[in-house]
Amino acid sequence: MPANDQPPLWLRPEHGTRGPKPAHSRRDVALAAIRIADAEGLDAVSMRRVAAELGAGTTSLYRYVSKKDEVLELMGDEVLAELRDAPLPSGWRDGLRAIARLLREVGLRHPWLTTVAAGRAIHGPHSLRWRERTLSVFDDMDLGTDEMLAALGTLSAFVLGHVLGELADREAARRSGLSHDQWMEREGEYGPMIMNSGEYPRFTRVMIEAELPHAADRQDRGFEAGLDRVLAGIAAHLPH
Amino acid sequence: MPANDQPPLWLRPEHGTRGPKPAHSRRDVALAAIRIADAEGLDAVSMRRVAAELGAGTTSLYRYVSKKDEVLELMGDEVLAELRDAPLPSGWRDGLRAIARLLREVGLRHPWLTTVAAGRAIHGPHSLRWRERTLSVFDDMDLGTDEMLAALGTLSAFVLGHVLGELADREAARRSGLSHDQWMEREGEYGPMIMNSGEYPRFTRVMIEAELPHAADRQDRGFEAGLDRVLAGIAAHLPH
DNA sequence: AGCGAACTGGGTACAGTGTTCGCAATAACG
DNA sequence: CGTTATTGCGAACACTGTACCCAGTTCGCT
Repeated sequence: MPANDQPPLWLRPEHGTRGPKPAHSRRDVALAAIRIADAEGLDAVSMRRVAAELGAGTTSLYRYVSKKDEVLELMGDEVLAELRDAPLPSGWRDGLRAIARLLREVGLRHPWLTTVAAGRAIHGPHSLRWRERTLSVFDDMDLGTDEMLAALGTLSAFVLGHVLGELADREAARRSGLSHDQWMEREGEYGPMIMNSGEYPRFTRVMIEAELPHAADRQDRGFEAGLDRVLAGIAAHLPH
Repeated sequence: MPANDQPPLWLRPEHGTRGPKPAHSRRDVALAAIRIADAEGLDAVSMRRVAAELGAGTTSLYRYVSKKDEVLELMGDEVLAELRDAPLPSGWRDGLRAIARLLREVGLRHPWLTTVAAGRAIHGPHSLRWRERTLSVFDDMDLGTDEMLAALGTLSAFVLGHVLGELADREAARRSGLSHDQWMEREGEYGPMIMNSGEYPRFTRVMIEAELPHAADRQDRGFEAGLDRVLAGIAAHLPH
């Protein structure tokens, strides 16, 4: 159990007042890393790579950040800046619906975000501002704080889980280096095995009858269907 | 875009008929990897480490598996064997509730599982059997397949997301090498900053008033609260 | 004005990673 | 009894995160 003698990232001043001015900023680091992750996936984000993208020496990065983990934290916070000006409709129901859709969009735009956000609680300024904004949808409701948390917690768990499911396809294909079509073909090879084995009658019926899995917009429709259910469930538990 | 000339894992016969019998099985590999991941986290699962745990030479593993990714796939499937004999109550509502709780338990017992399951669709025998069983909760209902998928999809998205949230604490502490208490203390340092800045009034109110976040069983209660809402939402969309 | 402390940039080095290649030993098939 | 498929495994390669060091820069204080 080593003694971590560094103060947490967001409480550390970005740089001292004494020496030479740093050539870059935390934000620069975050943006460089995000550029790489968006284009080539989270695995491509290495200290050497980020430093190169930044035009700096590899170990100079450790002037801005104490571990690679903190680079990911910077990324996770910075990306929420995209939601800074997104308008939230008034009324809890429309507000929550908008929040869910916005979160999903960000998650799909930056496929590495769910992975990064899943493992850590981010306390950067953009994250805090976003959380403040999500709470504002209950402003005119005189609700207990625990009920707000339950509603928001349920909603974001659903969104996070759904986005992760959506990305499974896409990212699995990318990781394996195959095109999406090639990958779909590989996956399809399992079909006959499942149906011919005779051990999975219900699953087989679903594979034959179900319509949604074959639709091009299946993910959108699946998300909206789930969102409707979650919102209905939240409504059912709200004191009215 | 390299040509992946191997057939997919579960369609490949476990071993040929010609040469010497293999010293281990796929299952052995999975169990060894699971042992390591449970004890030291997913990062500790390296090919060398798994081979050592198995008492085999490092590169011998590639006789059982074509990439490390397939080791993770074996792990993800094997762990579902734990649910093989878990009883599911009849009736869709109790059935789904039991499914959610079982999935959560497995996810918390094996903290690496969500990470593994998030990035890939697993088609191993245990996964298929489990999916077949989840579908069986609708057996006496005469429901359309698309509605079953919507219900199950919403439910598992919620469970996956919630478990990931639960693990964020625990795993972040473990990754940083701190004890949970030490880590909580570090996280707590952010509190004053948030409250004193004055920029997050709603968030501050929640930190002061909310009761649930301080409770020892907050995760259990949060999960059950979310589960109630999701089930209520599913009920609201079921043709009755 | 001058000096020391604080600070930044970055090279070197180390232990560890996934995976390819080649080769010797083994067991079933024709 | 070959022939051939199959297994175990060591060596090697191109990567990774990061601890340690030192030179150069700039501020604050006397």
